[in-house]
Order: sequence, then C-alpha cells, then structure tokens
Amino acid sequence: MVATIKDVAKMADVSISTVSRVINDSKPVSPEARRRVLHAIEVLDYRPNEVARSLVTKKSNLIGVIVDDIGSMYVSYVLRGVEEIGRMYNYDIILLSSYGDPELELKFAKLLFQKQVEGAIIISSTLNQKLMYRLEESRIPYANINRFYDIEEDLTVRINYEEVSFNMVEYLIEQGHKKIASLAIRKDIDRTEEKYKVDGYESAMKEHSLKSSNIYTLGIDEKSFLDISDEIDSAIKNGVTAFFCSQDEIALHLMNYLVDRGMKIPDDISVTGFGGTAMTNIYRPKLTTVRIPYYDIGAVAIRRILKKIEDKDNFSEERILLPVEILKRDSVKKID
Amino acid sequence: MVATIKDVAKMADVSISTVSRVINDSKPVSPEARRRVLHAIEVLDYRPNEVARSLVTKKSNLIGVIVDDIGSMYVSYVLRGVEEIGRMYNYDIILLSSYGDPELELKFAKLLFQKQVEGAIIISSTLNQKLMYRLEESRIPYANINRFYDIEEDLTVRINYEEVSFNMVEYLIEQGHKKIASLAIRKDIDRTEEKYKVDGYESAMKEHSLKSSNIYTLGIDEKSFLDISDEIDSAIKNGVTAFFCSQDEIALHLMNYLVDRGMKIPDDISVTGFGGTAMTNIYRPKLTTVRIPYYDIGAVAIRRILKKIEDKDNFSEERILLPVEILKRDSVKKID
DNA sequence: CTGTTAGCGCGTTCAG
DNA sequence: CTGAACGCGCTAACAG
Repeated sequence: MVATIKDVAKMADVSISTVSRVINDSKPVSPEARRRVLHAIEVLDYRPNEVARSLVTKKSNLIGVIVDDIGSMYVSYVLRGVEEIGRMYNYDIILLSSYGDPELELKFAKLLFQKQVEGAIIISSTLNQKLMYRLEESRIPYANINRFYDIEEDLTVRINYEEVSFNMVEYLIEQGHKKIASLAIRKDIDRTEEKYKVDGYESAMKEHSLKSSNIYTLGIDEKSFLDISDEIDSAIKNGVTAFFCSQDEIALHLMNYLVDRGMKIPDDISVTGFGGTAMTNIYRPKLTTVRIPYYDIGAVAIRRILKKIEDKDNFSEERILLPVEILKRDSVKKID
Repeated sequence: MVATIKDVAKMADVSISTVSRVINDSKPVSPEARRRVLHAIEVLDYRPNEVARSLVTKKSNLIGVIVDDIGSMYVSYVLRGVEEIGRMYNYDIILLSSYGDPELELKFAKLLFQKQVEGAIIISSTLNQKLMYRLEESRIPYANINRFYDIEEDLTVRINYEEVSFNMVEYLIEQGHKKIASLAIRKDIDRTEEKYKVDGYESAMKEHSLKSSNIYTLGIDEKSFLDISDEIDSAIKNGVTAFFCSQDEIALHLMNYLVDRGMKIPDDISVTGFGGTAMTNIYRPKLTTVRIPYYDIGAVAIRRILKKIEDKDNFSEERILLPVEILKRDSVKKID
C-alpha cells in the first residue's frame, strides 16, 4: 500500500495538520515534531498525492500545450523552451497534438479545462479562432505561438522579420547580386509574417534601386513548391541569380529542384532561407539563413503565461521582441 | 464561477448521485430525471472536474513520457505514435525532457508518481537503470523505447535489425559492390542494437565470400564522426566503394565529409543509412536507408502499457516484432 | 506550536 | 430508480 498523510501522522504520533505543515513549510512546527515527521516520511517513503493537493489548492501546476504536429522540427524546438522553463517553475506540460484538426482542438480545450490546467500554449501553423475563444471563455490564459500568423491582439512573442529580411537581402546585394527574387507563401499573407519578410525584401531592393520580383507558393510542402516551378524557371531565364526564401523548407525544395536539374548551388544560383533548423546545417551546401530563436520563443511564451497566472489582474501586455541572427554559410556566392 | 456537480443537482432538482449517474452512465436513471440533468448541464456548461474525479477513482488517465530530447527527430516521431494512440484510449501525455540528465530523470519518476500517472514511457538513447528501478518500486508500469539499447527483460518493441541489415548489404552486393565497409557505434555495443546490424552485415558479407571491414565511432554526433576520419580515408584508399552505416546521422556525416572533400555520392562512393527520417529524403542525393517505423514503435509501446494497466495480473509479455522496409533511393550506385 | 474540523468535487455504497 | 452519507488525500481556518 502507498502511504498517505494519515499513515505518516500516525507513525509520527502527530496530527495530519502537523505533517502537512512540515511538508509545505507553511507554519512553524516544533523541532521535535518535525524530526519525527521527517523520519516517518523517510521510513514510509511517503510522497504527497498531487491530485488531492490540486483538488484543495486549485493549482494543478499543469500547462496544456496544443501543437499541430510534434513531428515538426519547428514545434519541437519551441517545445524545448516551453518545457524547460516550465520545469523551472514547477509546471508540467500536458501535450496534445491535433494534426491540424480544428474540431479536435476544440475538444482539447474542453479536456484541458477539465484537467484544470492553469494555462495553455498553442504551437501551430494555422489559426483556430474558435479554440482561442473557448480558452478565453474557460478563463484559461493562453499564448499563441504561430509559425506564420501575426496576431496583434494576442500574447505573442515576435522577432523583427522586416529588419532581418532587409539585412539578408542587403547581404545578397553586397555579394554582387542584382536580380534577386523573393519566394514566399501567399496564403493569408496579410495576416502572416510572410508579409513582413516580403516588405523587408522590397525595402532593401528599393533602397538599392533594384527591381523586385515576387514569387508566391501556396504552402510550405514540396507539392506546393512544384506548382510554381514554371515561375522559377522563367525567373532564372530572366537572369535571377539569387532567391530570398521566406522559409527554410522552401529554400531546401528550391535547391533540390535546381540540383535535380543539374544546376549548382551556389555557383549557378544563390539561395537563402529563414528558420535555421538543424537540417540547414546538414544539407550541402550549408544554407545561409536566418536563425529564429525557437527555444526562446517558447521560453518567453511560457514565462508570460506563468506571469499571467500569478497576477491575473494587472498584467502588462508588452510584446517581446526577440533578436535574430543571420547565419552566413555556403549557399550564397559572391559574384562580380 | 465554474459550475460543480452540486449546482447541476440543485438546478435539476435531483441529488448529486443522480447527476453522477447520468454523466457516467453508471446506473439506471429515469428518463425524466435524466432530461432535467442533461438540461442543467447544458445551461450551466458543466464539465466534471477531472482532478476530483481522479482522486476518488484513482485513475488519472495520464501517462508520463520521459524523453531525453524533444528536439530529436527520432523522439518526436515516436511521440506521435504514443500521443495518438494514447488519445484513442483517453489517455493524456505529460511530457518530461531530461536532456540526458539521469538525476533529473529520477526526479521525474518521483514527480510522475505524485501526479498519479498510470504508466510511463521512456524514449531515450541512454539507459537509466535507476530510473527503471524507481518506476518499478513505485509500481508504475513502463516501457522503454531506446534508440540503441536492446533490453531483453523489458517491455520493448523491436524490429529485426539483423535481417534488414543483411538485406541491405545484399542489395549493395547486387549492385556490384564488393568492398563494403560497415560503420557503427561502438559504445556498449554488446548491449545495443548496433550489434545486430553489424551481425547482419557480416552474415551477408560472409554469405557472398566477401571480406568484412568494420569501422566504429564513439557516438552519433559529428564530432565523433570526425574522430574516425583517418579510418574512412584509408578504407577508401583500400578500395571500399560502399559504406553500410548503422544510423542515418552517420551516413549524413559521412556524405558531408566526402562531399566536402570533393567526392561525389554515389558516383565515387555509395552510402546507406538506417532510420529513414525526413532529412534523408531532403538531402541530395536522397539517402538509401532503412525505414524504421518510429510511429508504430511508439504506438505499440503505449498499447502495451495500457493493456498492462488494465490487467495488472496476467500480462503476457510477448515481444512485438515490427516490419521494416528498405528505401532504395539515390545514394547507391550500380557498378560493374 | 498543535489538533480538530470542514471542505475541495466527485463516485459509491446502502437504505429506501 | 433515488438520495443521504461517507470518503478519496490533502490544505486551511479555527480554537486552543
């Protein structure tokens, strides 16, 4: 049988309140009683039942994390930050993966509520308004970490996409490139961060009196990329020497597309990405890209949630801007 | 205020027992009473508090998952299976990432016990005996999914490494390769699956009267690989035309090493991997490798845990053998 | 400093 | 079929 607080009390010959006091250090206890309690705890190998504890304190020390796919690098990197910081504050993660099913996400909201989680974090590529609504309705503080969408009114952590995009394009220009095409995702572009990246690209081109040329894909998968192969071909025919891609995946698809057609990266075409996951460093040539601090994004998000849990009332809604870094590697060639 | 069972009872003008009966469908309730209860639940938007429920039923419907790094592809793929199957049976995952710290893992065991999880799954590359001991001591059924270690006495899911390795090497031989080197991880090899892969390699070589040549690294990271670069060089000097690698990562490091030195894959050297994660299909050339069914490994593991939870007593300890597949891609060249 | 008591929200006897 | 009463394991007043 597993020992309960009663067993400890009996063995230490004190009341359960005293036991509770020593384990929580909540009120003064005589050295003698404390000693006996500690001893009994040791002997019985007693560990407080967190469920019972939660019931009375109304603190579950649980954060629900809804992701669209654990298998995605992006998600797992963010998760690292969430998990590790959560642990520092004694919070555990209950992980739910929806695979993009919005109905399932709604069920998750209900589930989280029933499990009495104290907060929630959504890591996703799509936007589920109903889910957010449900969470609010249930008064569960949440943060939305989205790979694409830019949600003004929400608890979000951001990076300055426009500036870093500007810098990246300027770097390409410094390397002698003049015909640079941008490759981004069109879907819902007005509500996504893609917009900022494209804006950064265009500012840089304009600043250097260069003509910009935008190509858009519908999604991030290889199929979407293949749909625009004609545009890629004609861009190259028109003398484009470098592609500024808004996502690492797109850059990778592009490089594969070109390599599979006998071109050389970066000798024939230069390519830059955006993200900086491990793959970009393993691929050859190593991809020049923007390192997005996924870990920190997760870390900041959970910190804010925890803060919000502490003082529900006066919660300052500052948006945190995370620094980014350009990783100059081997997919860009200096030309004359 | 959040509605409790009491509120529902009051509104429906019945006792809490009746409410409990309708939500659990545990005992017959008159249609009239049921209707009223259902209506009250609807109006009050009542959702049973799972914490309270757990306290009395002693069922937390929680499975603890201890991983060494969520950021690892391997781990996240397994996690998919665990999560998805768990969900089917109404179990949720509480995720703990140890980053390989054994002490932390011990704390996790305690934590899981306190959270009253009903089972645990460990997804790791190392082996923590103490952790397993703790779990047993706490009577928490667990499964060990290990990337390397082969643990006979445990709940494990396996694949026939030896056979598939044999087939892979035979495939290389069919492609005309005669001097084939094996590249595996030496650390604890007698207790890891690497042994089976190497055995498969050697059987195949022997079967075709070819001389085998084994190279070992100490770990899976790039640094460990670089430590054996001399051996790689001399293997090639000795005419090796193909490398049978025991892990995708090693194959990737190898290809990068060779490419960075001006060699061409597969024109100059053929390479095969083991794993089959996404990266191997994005890299160029696409890696010929073994597809390990990570998802299924996770799925099977949690199924067994759940089964064990159901009938603690008579639990048949059959080991499940999962099928594997060789993905023939572009990193192997047919030679004469 | 300490023990008694009253719940937390719910499932479950056990009489009716 | 139904309700009263008890208890799961623990914390938090409240007296003393």
